[in-house]
Amino acid sequence: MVRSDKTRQLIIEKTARIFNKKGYTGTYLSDLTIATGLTKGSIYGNFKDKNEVALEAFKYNYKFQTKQILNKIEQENNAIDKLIAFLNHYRTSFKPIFKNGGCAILNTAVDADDGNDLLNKEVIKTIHNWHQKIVEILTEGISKNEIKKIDVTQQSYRIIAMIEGSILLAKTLNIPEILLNNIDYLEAEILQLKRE
Amino acid sequence: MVRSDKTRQLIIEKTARIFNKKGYTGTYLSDLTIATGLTKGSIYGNFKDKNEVALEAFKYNYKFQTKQILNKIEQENNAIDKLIAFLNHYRTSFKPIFKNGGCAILNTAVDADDGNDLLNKEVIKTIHNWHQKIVEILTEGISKNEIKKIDVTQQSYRIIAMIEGSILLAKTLNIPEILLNNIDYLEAEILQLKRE
DNA sequence: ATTTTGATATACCGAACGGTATATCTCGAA
DNA sequence: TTCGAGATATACCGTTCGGTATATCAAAAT
Repeated sequence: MVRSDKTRQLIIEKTARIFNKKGYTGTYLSDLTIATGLTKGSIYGNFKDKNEVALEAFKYNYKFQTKQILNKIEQENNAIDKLIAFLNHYRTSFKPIFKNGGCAILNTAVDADDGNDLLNKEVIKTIHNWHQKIVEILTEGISKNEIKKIDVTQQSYRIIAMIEGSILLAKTLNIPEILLNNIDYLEAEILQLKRE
Repeated sequence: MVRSDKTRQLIIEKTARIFNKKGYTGTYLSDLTIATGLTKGSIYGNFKDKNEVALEAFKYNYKFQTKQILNKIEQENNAIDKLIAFLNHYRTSFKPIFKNGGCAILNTAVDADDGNDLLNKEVIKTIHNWHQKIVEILTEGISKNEIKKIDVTQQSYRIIAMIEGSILLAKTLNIPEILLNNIDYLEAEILQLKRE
């Protein structure tokens, strides 16, 4: 990794949490220089503008989560277990997620729905990918006769909506149990999809 | 209504949507003067600072929704119908809600979770009130033997989480059906609470 | 050891930020 | 109709914003 790439990566890693917590307009260049220990000159030597830093920071934030989730999912080999592995991720990882400012998708979706096109498109793409992944798992489960025939699109959106809404409530009210209880409920719902 | 109160009200009404869309730091005083047609002097004659305008704008936004919901609920006289009336509100009103920037509670919760204490406390209070209202309906329904005994706190949080998460997805992806389908699902869930 | 090249720091820019002291206006009371 | 008080507008403040041209520095190539 050449010097510039290392600096670029450092900037992304050190500022990702700030963008997630304070949003795009709420994060100032001064926040970036303080967090990185670099100067504006250096940051602008590695990025076109603030928007590009924000975009990469968002990608970093969700990839960090995605990697962990996909790892856990790949280790299972039937649809139900894959989905539960996915839920388990939130059971075990909600603390660091909350510490870093909450779910990046949730935060960025709300933050970027006015005018910030690049960021907004990236969020939409990310949600679609997430949804698609769950759809795949469910579809495969159906074709292998592991689970009942259901509307996989609706079911997938419902799972995501429940998780995001629960993260919002749990974090805002500082009651993690809201998230944990709702995940329990989702798990029960998923187990009921099992073909007898 | 004296002149000052009218101006104050005008400022709140004209800027509420902007704060909901762009957030606190994303909304500038210039936005406020343009939207109201007033000058900074006039705005600061009626409000202590930008934060006070944002706070009142948020109150206005959620009261606007709350009033309509409570009206519909009061017209029903059993728990199940009250809850369904509440769901129906979102079925019929999601379009204007989306047009105004989405759910004010969702937006402000995300926006104000860093440092903006006044706004954050108001959001928390509002969610608690909302939750409490659903708890009341469920509790009354149980005591009147209309519905089964359940954990009313958990059930209430789950309903709210599902609605908020669905609004987020439906608005971000521009797919209203996500909200409508998830409301259908919630309705079915509520009907299953009925005591046979 | 010297040069070259690419990365970082410095110093600056105009614009816009939130906020305020003061002047002007508007309108009801006298 | 005049006057006084309260509301709005004007003109300004210091600060910080995002961004950039240029200088300095570090490290690899010669």
